[in-house]
Amino acid sequence: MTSVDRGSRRGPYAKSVERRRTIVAAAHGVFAARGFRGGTFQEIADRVGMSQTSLLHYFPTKDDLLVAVLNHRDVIADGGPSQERPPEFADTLVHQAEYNETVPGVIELYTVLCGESATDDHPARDYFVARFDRLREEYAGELRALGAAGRLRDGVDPDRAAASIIALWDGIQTQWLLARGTTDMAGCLRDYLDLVILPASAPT
Amino acid sequence: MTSVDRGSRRGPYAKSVERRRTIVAAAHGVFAARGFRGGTFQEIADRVGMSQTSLLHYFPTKDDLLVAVLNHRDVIADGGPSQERPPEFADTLVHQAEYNETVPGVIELYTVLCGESATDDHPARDYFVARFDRLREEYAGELRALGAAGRLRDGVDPDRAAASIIALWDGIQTQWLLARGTTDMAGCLRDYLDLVILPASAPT
DNA sequence: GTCTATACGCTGATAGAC
DNA sequence: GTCTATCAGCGTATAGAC
Repeated sequence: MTSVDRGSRRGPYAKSVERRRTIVAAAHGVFAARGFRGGTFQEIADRVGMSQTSLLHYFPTKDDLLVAVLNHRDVIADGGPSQERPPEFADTLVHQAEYNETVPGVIELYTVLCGESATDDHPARDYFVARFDRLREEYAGELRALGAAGRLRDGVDPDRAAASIIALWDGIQTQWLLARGTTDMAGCLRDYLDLVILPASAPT
Repeated sequence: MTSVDRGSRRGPYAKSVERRRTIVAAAHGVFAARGFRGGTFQEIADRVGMSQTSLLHYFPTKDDLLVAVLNHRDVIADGGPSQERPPEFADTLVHQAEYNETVPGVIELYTVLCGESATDDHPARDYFVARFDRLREEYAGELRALGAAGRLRDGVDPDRAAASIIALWDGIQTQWLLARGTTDMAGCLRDYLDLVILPASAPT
């Protein structure tokens, strides 16, 4: 973790770290294109330009590599375009969706692994279970806050709406992957949010 | 196709047909549990109780088997509980969603293969592309008809709403697979449809 | 139609030299 | 850290006997 480099020993740490980053990036692409089960060490090694066994030096098992890829994904995706807290919940989501469209590999990895994770004993299953739990809670909280401000449409249940936002988003990403020209991801998300959340200036 | 059996020759056709049905059912379960790439002839053969090579006699390639499984899925899923045309579009969808919940294996197969189909050169890709195209068109038509009857909420775009219905449905199925206890599939779908479609008795 | 046997390639992983 | 060499296992698919 700490790369203090006080004395003189402990040499080429930085290169190792950089190597790992390169490997993770290549693995991200391979898993997105083939899935986890379909992706191979060999193909990843080829992309990086090293041997398969050298790759195993950094990530002894395939599961280790998957964990690193998922963490990497969280950084470049959910981290996204370091927002300065645009106070509007809906705007944040739509901006995120628009940003995602500029990094298709992230969407591909997410969609492919998410579906695959529903299979028996999949190593990414816990990741997606935890992610959905966290997002549902987070979105439901935001919606409840909006509801307290009288900005939630009558009859909308915050918990079900939270799950629906995530579902709609994930589902529209899948359609986008299979028909990029004719699918408006951010538009669909925006439409739904406009149905659920009322504008700030109450016209009643 | 036609099993007329006029003379006396052409013997054990029925058994063959029955065999194929058994194989397809087993393959359905295996592909749902492992995905297409993860599923193997051996495991399918084990479930049926025959050798792997005998199975290859009926389905020479894995792709052949996948096609049969997808066709089978369409019969037991979209065919569903032979409806007598409940005239309401929304009711039809919600009933379908409720029925699906009673056949979890169908949802699992659909979700897993749908995600997997976004990978490179996946044999089910064309199937899902065509399916989404067909459903989007069908739902958009229904929504336009409702719009003509003044039953579409102001500002709702039929095409985007059609895509959103499919997306929401697919996405909520994924969440349901990963958290069956806490996900109300039909409820989320109904909530959305109630937002988009106005009740028949116009109160304005 | 069903089997045993097997070809053939690819997979994740190990051992050990440099 | 990186490599060559190699392992054991599994995958689809084929050949041929019964």
